[in-house]
Order: sequence, then structure tokens, then C-alpha cells
Amino acid sequence: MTIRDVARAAGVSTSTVSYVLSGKRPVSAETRRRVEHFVAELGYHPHAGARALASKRSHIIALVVPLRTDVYVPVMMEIATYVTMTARKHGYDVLLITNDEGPDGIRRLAASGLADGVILMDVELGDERISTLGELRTQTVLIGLPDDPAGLSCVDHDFSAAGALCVDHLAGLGHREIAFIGYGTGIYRRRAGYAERTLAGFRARAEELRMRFLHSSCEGTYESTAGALGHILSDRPGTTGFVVQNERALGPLLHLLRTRGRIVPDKASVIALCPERLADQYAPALTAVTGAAKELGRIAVEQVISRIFASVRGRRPDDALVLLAPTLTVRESTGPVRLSDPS
Amino acid sequence: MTIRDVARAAGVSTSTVSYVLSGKRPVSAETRRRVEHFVAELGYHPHAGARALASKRSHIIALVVPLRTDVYVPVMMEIATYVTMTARKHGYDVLLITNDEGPDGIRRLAASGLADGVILMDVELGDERISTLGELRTQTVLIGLPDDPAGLSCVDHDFSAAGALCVDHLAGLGHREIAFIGYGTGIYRRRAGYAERTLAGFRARAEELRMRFLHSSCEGTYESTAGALGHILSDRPGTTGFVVQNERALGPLLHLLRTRGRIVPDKASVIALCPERLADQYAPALTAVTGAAKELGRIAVEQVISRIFASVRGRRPDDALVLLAPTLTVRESTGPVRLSDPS
DNA sequence: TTGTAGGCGTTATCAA
DNA sequence: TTGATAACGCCTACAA
Repeated sequence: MTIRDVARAAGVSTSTVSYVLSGKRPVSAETRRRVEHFVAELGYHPHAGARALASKRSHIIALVVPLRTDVYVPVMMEIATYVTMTARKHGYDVLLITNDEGPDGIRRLAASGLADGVILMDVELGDERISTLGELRTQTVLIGLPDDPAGLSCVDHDFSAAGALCVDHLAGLGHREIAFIGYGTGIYRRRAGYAERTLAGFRARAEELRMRFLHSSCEGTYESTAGALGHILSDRPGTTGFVVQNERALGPLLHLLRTRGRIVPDKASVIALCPERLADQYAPALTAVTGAAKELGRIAVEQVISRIFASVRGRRPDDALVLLAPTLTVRESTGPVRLSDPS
Repeated sequence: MTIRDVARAAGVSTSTVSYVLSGKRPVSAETRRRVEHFVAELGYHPHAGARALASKRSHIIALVVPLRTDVYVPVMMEIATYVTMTARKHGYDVLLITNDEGPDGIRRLAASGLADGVILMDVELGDERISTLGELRTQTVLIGLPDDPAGLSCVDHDFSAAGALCVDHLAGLGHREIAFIGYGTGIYRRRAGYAERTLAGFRARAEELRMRFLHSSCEGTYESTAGALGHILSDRPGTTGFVVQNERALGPLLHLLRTRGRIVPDKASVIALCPERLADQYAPALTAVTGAAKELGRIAVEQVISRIFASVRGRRPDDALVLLAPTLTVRESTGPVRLSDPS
């Protein structure tokens, strides 16, 4: 089943079939109808390799996923899913690449013409992979935000705004002494953008509003959460607001606050930086600041594709930098400060 | 940078370069060395499309992932990761396909020659996609177990054995009255293999050992977990062992048992069917029955590849059916039954 | 509006 | 042990 079979069946030349399929030159309505009819009837699909060879475009986008498991995995999977669906909508397929291949993997994709573009997930501040990308002629988009995004397009959540939004919400409820419970120290050490930037946004806004605040790292186990809370409450017993960016610490924290008599939300407010699905799942349901994973995936794909188009037309692609605004959803875990009664 | 450039540089013909790379015919040590030298020096990678066109093999495996989100996502991601890494080790790349394309998506992959083989994840008992696969000449492997796996290869965890293993462990500790807390009813209705088969294994073994048992569905929220536990304890107040196959119910359940005075493991034993990482994370750490996700991915890839090889050589591929034995890891949440003291 | 034909980079067959 | 060369299926510039 090749293009010639379709051409013969429809009584036209192969180029006409090709043009009907690509739309790159006008075809009379009648011919187009006949060709499309036989394409459908014969179940014809152009041979991907032949097409890539002749057109110099594979219609494949590579998605590089991290091997690390400290990121909240379901979110990555959700992004990957939306990347795939959006790509398909534009006639592209998605190739999955694990990060362990490193820069060589991307070089291979570029050199073999396997991928027209690359989407790199989980980019870190100071990411050493970024410099390697410049040499290649592959179009690249980052999900994440490196120190220097020159020559690339980037999409990410506006984590800084998310951190600030948490502070604003708590401040608006009258809290004056708050704490940030984040990820384990390893994550800050490797400068994961989502951790570093959220904390920075939190810090800046808290200082701006002259609030007292504390930052505490937490590995996510029950013990480490207990440790973090212990430190906070002994250093700053007056703390009433908790901003939590650590999915695994949420359950333990709620439990610990309860056992310590700090009933949420009457005696303590908790605001989570986590996906909606998670926030909904606790009792009390958590007020949360969230970013839309599907948007990330969609925009990343549209950015690579637009870069690919530009480069095909011989233009230098514009570098885009999109930061998605976070959303605050108020649920049951935050409330106005009540002066602690002496009872 | 094509094969001709390498050939010229090494002073040989293009076919010699090709044969050095593919190893499909003997090449003198000296020539091989020279060719390999220039391949590396020039950073040559064969053009994927051209290769696929000439050889009729794309060296790409398609991985079809479900869109549904009720499966425990990190496990799917882990499988996908290992599929990718194993595939690379064998010189294959992995194309990500979301399930929303349905059978047409797979037809497209086959017809366009984009994929040499397909791995279908999250296959259900009575899966309607299976029948469609027979028509295609693509080699297919299922992760999961359909009612009728004829003409296909399958890999999956031995969920039935896992269910039985839980019963055995509890029985060995002296429990005589146990309960199974599973997923929401929707999952059983669509006959997800991991749910149905685990429960069947649990049932069969419990009956065999003449234990009293109950099955309770649970959506995974705090409320539904409370509901499930409430039913169990009112119907069978003597229940001392809990088998839980529902990641989200674990936290709530532990908390509920504590508040009801059924201290784990002294007054109640809990055994989880979940990944190690999760089991480790609770206090007390959970005794758990687990399957190795990486093995699943690895075996699936090796099965497709072996099928592809067979079909290339004109043989009909053998249908394999591999069920991976589960592992029991005893932690802190299970212990011998203590007769409840009257205090 | 449509057809003809050259070429894309590899593989593999046939010779030597 | 190696080389020349005809496919592989499609795209697209050029003709008509």
C-alpha cells in the first residue's frame, strides 16, 4: 500500500495524491474528493521513513524526561500526556527519551533526523545540558527555567508568583508569623527551579509585608515532618500559617498539628503548593496554589512546532519565555487568625 | 554528514561502512577500525528515515499509555522509563501514544511503518482493543492480561498470587478474620486486571484456609475509607487483618484505626499491595506485597523485540505469557494476633 | 489544474 | 574481503 496504489486507484499521478495530502498546492474539488475517497478506502498512510527522507522532516518531537523520582511523578506524567495529545493534534508524534542518555542522546536525535524538535522537562537553574543545545540545529523548548534561556524557548509555572500568592493569602487572613515547609535539602542543592523560585517568591513577599517567617526543609517522611514542625514551633511558637511545598509532608503535617492541638483551620492555617487532586483528598480539604500541567504541555508543543516552522522557512525562531500564572483555590484549611484563648 | 562522507574519509565504499555498522557481513579488522574511527570523529549517525525506508524497519517501538488516572501513576511512569531504557539498550527508540487514538492510532503506526512493535499498557480483562490487534502485522505485547491472549505475548504481575500471599501472611500470624479494602467500584466494573485478579486470589486462598473475610470497595477519600472501615467493623467486629489495595486509602485507614483504638500492629495488622516506596513512607512502615515494575518494562521490550526478530526471519513468533511472582516485605504493620484484653 | 522525474540516505543483492 | 548499484516510498521543482 503505497502512494502509487492510491494514485492508480484514483486515476491521478502520485504527485497529485501527495499534494492532496499535504495541501501544498491547490487541487480541484473533484480530484481531491476522489483521492480522499481512496485514501480512506485503502487505509493508506504515507510511509514515515520515506516521508522523512524526502522532506527532511520526521514529524516527531522528542520528549526528554528525568529519571529522578523526587519530582511529583503524576504531574510529569500528566504533562507528558498533554504533550503527546497536543502533538498529535498538529500531526506530530512524540518520542520518549530518558535523561540518562545525556547530551549524546540529543545529538543522536538531531544527527539521525529522528526528531524535528526536543522538549526538555525538569530543567534546573544552572542546568549543564543547556549549553550543549546551542550547537545543535534541533529546535528546543524547555519546561523549566534555566539561568540563561538565550537561544531557547521556555515554559514554566510562575513559581515565584505562587510563593508570593501563598503569603498574600495568609497575610490577608491576618497571619503575621508564617513558615515554609519545603522539600529535602538535596533538591535545593541541585537548584531545582520549582523549589528555589517558590521559596524566593515566598521570601520576597514576606519581607515586603514585614512578616516573620521561617523556612524548614523536610524529606517527606513522618519523622522528618515531625522534626521540621518541632523546630518551627520551638523557634517561633507564634507561627499560625504554614505554606507547604512537599506532597509527602502534607499528611504527616495535618496529623501532627492535630495531635498538638493546633486544629486546622481554627488554630493554624495550612496552604499547599500541590495539584488540585491532592489538595482535595485531605480532611480538611486543603487550600492550595496550583499550576495547570496541561497548559504547560500544550504550550511547550506549540512552541517547538512554531520554532520548527520558522527554521523550515529559513527564519531564526524567536525565543519565547512563558510563565503561567498560578491559581489559588481556597478550601477548608485556611482561615482568619484567632487569638489563642488561654483555656 | 551522510554515509558517503564517512566512506570517502575512510577510503572505502558506502556499503562497507554500512556493513561495519550493522555487522551483517565480515569486515577486516583494519578496515573496521578505520571506519569506526571516522564514524566517531565525524559524529556520524545514520539517517533514521533512510534506514527505515531501505530496511523496512524503523527500530521504533510504540508504547500505548492509558489516559485514565485511576491507576497509580508513578508505577506507570516507572514502567515507561524502563521500557525506554531497555529499548535503547537494544538499539530501539520508544514512541509515546496515548490511548485516546484508539485502534486507529495503532493502525496508523503499522501502516506508516513508524513502529516495528507495540506495547500496550494497562490492558483489562475483556479488553476490546485486543481483537483489533490480530489483523495487524505489527508485533504486539501486552502489559496486563486479557481474557484471551491468543496470538499475543503478555507480561504482568501475578496479582492472583499477590492476593493469596497476603492471606498466607496473615494466616501465618494467626489471623482468622480478615478484610480486603480495594479500589472504587468503577475499577471492578471495567474489570481492571490488577483489581479483579488480586481479589480473586485473595478470595480463593481465604476460602481454602477457611478464614472469614469481607471485601469492601473504597474510592480513596478519607470519607469513603471511614465508610469502608465502618462497615467492616460493624459487620465483623472480630476482624484483625486488613489487606489494602488502594494507595490513597492507606493514610486514612491508619489514622482511622488509631483513633478507634485499634493500634497497629498490636490490635490490627495491615498489609498493603503497593510499591515499596509508598509502604516505607508510613508510620508504622507497612508490610507490603509488591511487584517489580522495572522487570515488567524490561520483559515487555524483550518480548516485542524477540517477536520482531522472528517475524523478520519469516517465522511466526511464539506467544509468551509471563507472570511475575510478587514479593512480600514484612515491616512494622503486621504482627501476631493478640487476644483483645477486656480493659 | 495536473503530470514527470530527480533525489533524499540506506540497505542489500550481485559481482568481483 | 570489498565495491557498485538498484531499490525503498515520498516530496517537490519544473513542465505542460
